[in-house]
Amino acid sequence: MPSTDKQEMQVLFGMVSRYFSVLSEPTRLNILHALCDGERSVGDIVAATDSTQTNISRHLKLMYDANILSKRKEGTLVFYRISSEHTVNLCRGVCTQMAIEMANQKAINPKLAKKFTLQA
Amino acid sequence: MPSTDKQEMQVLFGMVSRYFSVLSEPTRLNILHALCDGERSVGDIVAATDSTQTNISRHLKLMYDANILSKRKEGTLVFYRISSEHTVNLCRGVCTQMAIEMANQKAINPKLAKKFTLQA
DNA sequence: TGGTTATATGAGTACATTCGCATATAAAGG
DNA sequence: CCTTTATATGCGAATGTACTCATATAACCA
Repeated sequence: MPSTDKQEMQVLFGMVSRYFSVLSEPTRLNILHALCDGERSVGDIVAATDSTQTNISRHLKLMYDANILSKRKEGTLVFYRISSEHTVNLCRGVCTQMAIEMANQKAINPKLAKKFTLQA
Repeated sequence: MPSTDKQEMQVLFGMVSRYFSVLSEPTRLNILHALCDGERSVGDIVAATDSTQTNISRHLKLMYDANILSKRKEGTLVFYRISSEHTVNLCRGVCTQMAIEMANQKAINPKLAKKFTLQA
């Protein structure tokens, strides 16, 4: 592999690691979970998660800046949505796999693993 | 969803976020890249990455503790490998997708995006 | 046993991240 | 205009993470 490719690989890994880091926080996974049926206002997301408005607002901005969420303003409300189905599928896949492993280790109820999907 | 499931969801999200956090570091993505053709000794991994032995050793331990890597001792050498193909496929998928997006934004050479795979 | 090579770890530093409180902006209605 | 409701942000505290230097362990060989 030419050295320019090696440099670009490092740029790529930097972007991929940044993407993963957005997904590496429980509150943000809760937000994705709240959004994977479709767009929701900030207030709705706050209600769906067990967190404060300040905190959710910060996480939403972080996810928006990382292009993982998009938003739309309507009057005083702001509706956020997941930008790409890739993200939904990715999280769903990892959660499903992890739920299976947890069930194998009896860490969680096997029924949850069986029926688990990100939007469930 | 019953409240026990909600609690278990939080446990699950905790584990998933921990998994993603392992993947959210460029040096660790380099390690995965070095390992996705098969097992390698610590020294080989150090040589394949641009990092120090101390640093790589720490990252290997972190990934091993998270069950993402497995290891095997042979004399004075320690060989690490990626525990599950799921991890390889996951990283490959995200890297491929990200490379496509980078190419669209002309951030990298389009040829790299086209031919990119994690082990390339 | 003593030296050499491979890998791991303790301690300290620098930097990043999360969160809460208070407050700022911004749109809507009286 | 002033108030109310929805959302965003500045700042400080607490915690977590990555890195380096020095040193420890452990296997091998002379």
